[in-house]
Formats: sequence, C-alpha cells, structure tokens
Amino acid sequence: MNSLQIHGWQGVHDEVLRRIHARTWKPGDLIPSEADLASEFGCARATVNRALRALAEAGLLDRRRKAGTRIALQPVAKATLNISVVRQEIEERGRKYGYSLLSCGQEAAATSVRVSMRAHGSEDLLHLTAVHFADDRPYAIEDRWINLSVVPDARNVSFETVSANEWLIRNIPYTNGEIAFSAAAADRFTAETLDCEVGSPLFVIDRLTFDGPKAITKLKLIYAPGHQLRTEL
Amino acid sequence: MNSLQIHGWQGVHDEVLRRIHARTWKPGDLIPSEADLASEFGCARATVNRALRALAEAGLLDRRRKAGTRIALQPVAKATLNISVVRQEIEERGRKYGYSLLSCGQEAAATSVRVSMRAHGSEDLLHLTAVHFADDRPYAIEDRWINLSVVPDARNVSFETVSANEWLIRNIPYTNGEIAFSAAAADRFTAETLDCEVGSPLFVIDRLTFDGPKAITKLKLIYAPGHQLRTEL
DNA sequence: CAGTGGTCTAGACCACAGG
DNA sequence: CTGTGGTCTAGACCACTGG
Repeated sequence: MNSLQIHGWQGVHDEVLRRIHARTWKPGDLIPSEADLASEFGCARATVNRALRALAEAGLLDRRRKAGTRIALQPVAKATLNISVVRQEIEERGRKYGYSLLSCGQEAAATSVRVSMRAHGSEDLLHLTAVHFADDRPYAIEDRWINLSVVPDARNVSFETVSANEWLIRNIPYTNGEIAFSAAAADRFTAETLDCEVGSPLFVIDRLTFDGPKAITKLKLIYAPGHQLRTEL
Repeated sequence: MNSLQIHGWQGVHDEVLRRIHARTWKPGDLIPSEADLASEFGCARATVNRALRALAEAGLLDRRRKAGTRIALQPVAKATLNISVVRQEIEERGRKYGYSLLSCGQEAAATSVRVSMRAHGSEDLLHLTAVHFADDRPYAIEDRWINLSVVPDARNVSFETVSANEWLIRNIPYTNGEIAFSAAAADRFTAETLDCEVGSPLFVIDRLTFDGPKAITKLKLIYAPGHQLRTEL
C-alpha cells in the first residue's frame, strides 16, 4: 500500500511539494480542486486551502477562481532579505560594532535629493554622514537625509552616539518605501573613509521610506570592498 | 461614536496596522489576545488569527504562545525580490530581448567551483557563458556551471537559442539554494563584452541551486554598468 | 498549572470568471 | 450558469511556555 500519513496543513504542503518535485504534476498542469484533495487526504478543505495558499505565496502555484490551481510555469524565486539595523548585521557575524558620526546639520539639499523625497519647498532637511565599523575596520558609510517637517523630534537627537539608522527604526514607523541595490566606484572621500583604493567597486544600498505620502528619510549605504548580501532561496 | 466597519481579516489587519502607526500600541507593547480582539471586532477568533499571522510574517508583530502578541521592537524590513528569468526582466521594462551564446562545453572546473558545488570527484560539469541583450545593447553576462550528473538531459540541449537560465528554470525544479549580491570591477574580457571601461563597478548576482544535497547549477550574472535591482518595502 | 497562540473541522456563503 | 477558490464561523483540541 502506498498511503502515507499526512499531518496537518504542513503535511499537505509537503506532499504537494513532493509531487511537484517528483514531476507527478508538471509545470502548467491543473491539479485537483481543494475539495478533491481534502477527501483524498482525509482532511477539511480549509486545511488544504492553507497548504495551497502557502505554496502559491511561495510562487510555486498559480491559483484562480473557477480556473483552478496550476503548477507555476516558471517558479519565481522569491528572495526575502531581512534588512536590519547595521549594528545587528555586524554583531550577528560575531564582530565588534563601532560607530562614528562624521557630519550632521541642516543643509540646502541638491535638487535631486529634494525631488526624490518629494520635498517641494520649505521643508527642512537634516543631512548627516557617519561610518559603521566592524572590529574597528570601516564597514559602511551612511549618508542620510531626514525630513524634519515629518520627524521634528530628530532636531533634539544627537546622532553622535546613536546612529540615525537605529534611532529612526525604533521611533518612526513607516508605511512603505523602496530599496535599490547597485554597484558604484569609490570616489576620493569614500576611498579615504573606507580605507580602500579610489575606483574600487563598492556595493551600495539606497533606501527611501515614507509615512503615507510624506518622505521620512533617504539613505545611501556604501559598503566597504568585498561586501556581499546573501540569503537563502 | 467611533466604531468603524471592520470587514474580514483584511479589515482587522488594517485596523491593527493603523493602531501601530498611530502609536496606540507602541513597540514592545503587549496587545490583547486573539479572543479579546475577536470580541472587540465582533468576528471569529480565526479571523483575527489570520490577520495577526499576516502581520507577524511581515515582521511587525512578535507572537509566542502564552506570552501573547507584542509589537516588534525593530520592524525587520523584509524586501522580497522576485528573481525571474533575465528575458522577463528585460521584457517587463518594455525593451527588446536578445541572447547570444559565447561558449559551451565540458571543462575541468576550478577547485573553487567544485567545492562550492560539492562536486567531489568524477561529476561532469558543463560550463557555458552567454550574453543577454536589451535593445541590442549588452545587458548582462551569464557564466554558468551545470552538474551533468544531476541534469543529464542538459547534454542534449543546444543552448544557442534557449538560454540555460530559461531552460533550467522550466525543466529542473530545485529544492533550495542561495543567492548573493555584490559589486565587482570589470576585467578585460567583461569590459569588452559589456562594452564598458576596464575597472567599471558592476553589479553581480551569484546563485547556487540544489536538488536536495546535490548542486544543480552555479551561476554568476554580471550586469552592465548602472544596473539597479529595485523593490518595494 | 493555566493562558495563549496554533490548528483542525464541518458547514456555509460569497466573489469571481470560465464556458 | 456553475465550479472554483476565498473567506467566515463556532466550536474544539492541542502544544507550548510563562509564572
């Protein structure tokens, strides 16, 4: 006999996954309805639903009302990156964290900055730069603009001991944002700060976060040479 | 009166989210139990559960049995990147896709390659390089190793018209893998192929996928200068 | 031990879209 | 129109873990 024990929605999840990998169901195939699977597995439809929903969220199934559930033609790999505080990032690797503020003050922002932050007119912007260290070696440069009209409290914070990175994430919730990864060459200032050659290829993260329609902060993180952002699939 | 309509689990989800942003519940706070919220919102506990589970998966809540549900101290931003086929990536931006195979053949792999692919001995590895074009301009270089002992069918495929990228994702399911993003300088060959200066900072993606314990393929994608990988938060 | 989240169930109604 | 997934419900039992 060939009936194996299916335990809960994870059991259904695993069994369906097994059939996908075993090519019992191939990409594009229509699989049985929730009701049919429920009776096959001897469980409630809600249990099957939970399992199939998880697989659909993972990109392995395409589900549509009335059309049924199909095996995804091209399983979209979803890499979920945990963007945390730089300090955590460093400490999780068992290294000593250090931080140093380079500059901090209200500045007239370049047009490109104002545009991306939707700062149309009189908003006051706070500009600050800092360096994060790992084991006393420069790890990343933080270059940040904060919209003081959205975060007035930032005026009263000294970012000399607490990084803006950390203060903001703990105190200012955001509703949405965007993030971009790219590569850039080290300019002279960056090279000196990160202790590397001018022109070195550096991994860069740009982040922009909003509270509804209002931009909270714009951040550029420039990592020291050799940095990798890794994750499981 | 101040009772607003809560519709379904999304309604609960949105209302809880609103209270987090409104700082009704601050980071670290314990929020009412599912049962309490269910009676407050006038719905079943399962509905509240669904909403809170979604928020927990999003990193906004910390939930533990008996301990209850707390607002996350540091909302971990989870950036989910959709790693798709290069062709889609290009066509979604409304540009014309092109592809050209540069080389393809069995080769003795460098030790570093064999190690990362767990190819301990006699496994045959297929090495191929190709270029992806967008609007006839070089977009990215694909440098790939395929484990023929895991994917014997690859011997019979000509990757001259179909990119390995596409063929593999359509035909070989994987169970897990890892992905890494970094920056690298263009060497001479890369610079010529991508039509840029030697030493240009380039965005690089390294991917390694497995079928259980066996490595299927190892891929390096080197993007032309200026490439950004973007996503919403 | 007792309270909380985690899950399952049987049944129901609804929304959507294929035929 | 009808089959499918999407969701809600009321109730139940369980698993974990804090006090």
